[in-house]
Amino acid sequence: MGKSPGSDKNGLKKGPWTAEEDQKLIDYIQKHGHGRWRTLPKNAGLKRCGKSCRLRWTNYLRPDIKRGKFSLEEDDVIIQLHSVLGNKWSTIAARLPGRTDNEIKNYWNTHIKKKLLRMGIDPVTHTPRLDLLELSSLLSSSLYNSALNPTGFVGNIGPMFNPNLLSLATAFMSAPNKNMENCNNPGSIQAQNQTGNFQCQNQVESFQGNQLQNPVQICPTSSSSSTVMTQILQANSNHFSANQTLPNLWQLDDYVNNYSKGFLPMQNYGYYPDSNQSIISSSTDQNQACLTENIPCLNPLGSILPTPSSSSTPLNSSSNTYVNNNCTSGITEDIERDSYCSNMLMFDARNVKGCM
DNA sequence: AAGGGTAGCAACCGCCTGTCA
DNA sequence: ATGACAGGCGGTTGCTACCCT
Repeated sequence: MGKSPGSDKNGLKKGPWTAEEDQKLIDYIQKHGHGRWRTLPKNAGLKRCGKSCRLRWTNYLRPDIKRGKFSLEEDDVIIQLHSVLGNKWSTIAARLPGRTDNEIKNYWNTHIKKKLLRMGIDPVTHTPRLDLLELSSLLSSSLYNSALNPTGFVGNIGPMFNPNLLSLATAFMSAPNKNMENCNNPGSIQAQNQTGNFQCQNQVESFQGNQLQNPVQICPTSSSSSTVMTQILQANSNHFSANQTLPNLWQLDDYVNNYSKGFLPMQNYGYYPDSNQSIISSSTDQNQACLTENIPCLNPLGSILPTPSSSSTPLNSSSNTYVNNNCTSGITEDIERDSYCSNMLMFDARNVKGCM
């Protein structure tokens, strides 16, 4: 792994460490301590530069290194510390015993960054992505003005921020190729333009595409993202209008303020659990059962992040439990970690009339 | 089964900062 | 005050393993 094997101009070896080199380094440091790293390799009989020895020791050989997957709690700590400290990996590592800065940096780049992007959050600023906000705003205004929904959203609402739009937009804009995965994931929706059938795979009974004004191709194989988004929103607007229910849209200012204070209402991603405002709860009992049985936990960070008391969404409502119950129902950690995107699609699938 | 694509991560690179003479 | 050196840090590279077609 790592760099290709070889030697530099001084005859010092580069590339992956061998077990023999590791043992030499361990033996030397256990006997003498590392002392000056520059002189260590010579004293230890290693043809490595001191810097390489230091990195090998601190990132891999140190006895207190904690191996294995990061826990959800560690995820939370990393995200919160990163929101305050930025890319100060060593400072963040100091708060996570046994984890190295390099390990945290790699984990951030390969896991958490993607997770935040999928959630529509800029991993650098920890605020909603501006490009997606623009799209969300554009699409929202289009939705409000839709002839299909003349009364549902207009009025004194003002510019709103719907995290579901943002999430969905993220799914299409930030990682378009990934969406093919989502289409194949359990819980995702799969539209088939050719047949007109529109299915919510595994999660709910299938329903016919003719219940939509426009059959939708969720998987963006050929149509543009914005077209897909518009169609999804139109599908949603049909539902909202039919139920005369104002969706619990999320005020951007509240979001930014809460998030900047560490109050990220993660529980809102993908679901509106409040019975008075919920899209989900306006469905039939039968479909409630469907949701109860099939919705994976969407709140892997909620265990640490506090619930915003001032949120426009009453997160502590009793109807919230059907989501949380599933957090402990045998779903693997990996699925919890990585299910954001598919869950976001699930949300929209359920919003569509006939899927409920 | 094979080939291509991608994710994960160990290791390197180069810059920055602190220390000391 | 300043220059050299050591160590620290964040970003990047590239190999391996795994997944998908």
